[in-house]
Amino acid sequence: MKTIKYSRQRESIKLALARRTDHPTADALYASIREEFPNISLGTVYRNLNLLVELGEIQKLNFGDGADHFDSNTSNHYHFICRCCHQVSDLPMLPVEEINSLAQRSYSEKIEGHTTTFFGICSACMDAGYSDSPYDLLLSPDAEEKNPQ
Amino acid sequence: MKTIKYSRQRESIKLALARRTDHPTADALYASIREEFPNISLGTVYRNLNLLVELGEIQKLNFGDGADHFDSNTSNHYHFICRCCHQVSDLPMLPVEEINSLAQRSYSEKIEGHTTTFFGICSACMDAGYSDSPYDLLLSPDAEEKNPQ
DNA sequence: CTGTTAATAGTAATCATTACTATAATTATA
DNA sequence: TATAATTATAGTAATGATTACTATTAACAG
Repeated sequence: MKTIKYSRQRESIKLALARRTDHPTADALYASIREEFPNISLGTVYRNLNLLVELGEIQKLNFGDGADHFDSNTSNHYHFICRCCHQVSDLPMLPVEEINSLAQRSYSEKIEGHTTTFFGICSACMDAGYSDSPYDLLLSPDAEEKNPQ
Repeated sequence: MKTIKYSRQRESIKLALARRTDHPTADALYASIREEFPNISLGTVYRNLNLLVELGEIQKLNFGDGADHFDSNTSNHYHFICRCCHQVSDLPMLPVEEINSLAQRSYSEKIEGHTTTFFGICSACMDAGYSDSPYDLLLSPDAEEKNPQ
């Protein structure tokens, strides 16, 4: 049987993710961890993130922007993503579980849950004037050009 | 100014997508279009799908399974994805727009909309006995092993 | 018709992610 | 504590989805 051995790298990855609230991609996390471990390999970051997901210590999220994001908060919660700068934040609202039974009323296959991502424009992008052509991100995810960060 | 010229390939892509209700990936669509155009290039399929998205004639969807999906129905609607076989279907329920204002009550950034994907298990997978370990797909999208199709 | 422009097929390149492998770190045990 | 067994790592190669590039072909305006 395979056992899991301690590694400083894995601890560092777990801590770095726990410190952040922006749900980084593996690559973004890699960049910040390199400050502590300049030699860490991107493969190590991926391997450990996937291991932590399997262990149920973190969760993987996808917002349709091409890369997986990771969240140290394993509870089921909603997210908000700015369609302009693609910044992700938690949305402090309890999941509306009733929508599952509502959907089940008009659908025969067994519904077990749902994921919802809210989109809009964050105040930074709003202030920067990036408020035109809504729905860029999730209906056609190619809005990288106008990114004020 | 650039104008858009007719192409038989683009028409074929548009028609092939309109005929399907399973929201195929570019590669899956490519496979079916090759029956009519054996020499069509995968790049042509991608280029035209993206063009049609820009023209607002189709929409691009992402369910976190690694590949983009395409839908000839450009209206805002919900989807159901089987966490076992990953088959996607439309969910015949009108979007619950009230959830936007509900979320806005507990969040300061401007919310413009939401995307919701329901997940569960389809009857085919249910019948095949693939009903254990729920939430595989969207919380840790690595459930490919047990795919009955 | 013919010149101009856009679209194509085919191929190479890119990006996110995973796989592979020799070496290093961890941990069990003598 | 030394050593053996096993897991983890760094570095690199490979994969899969997608985009970019380029010479040729097709569409269409004058």
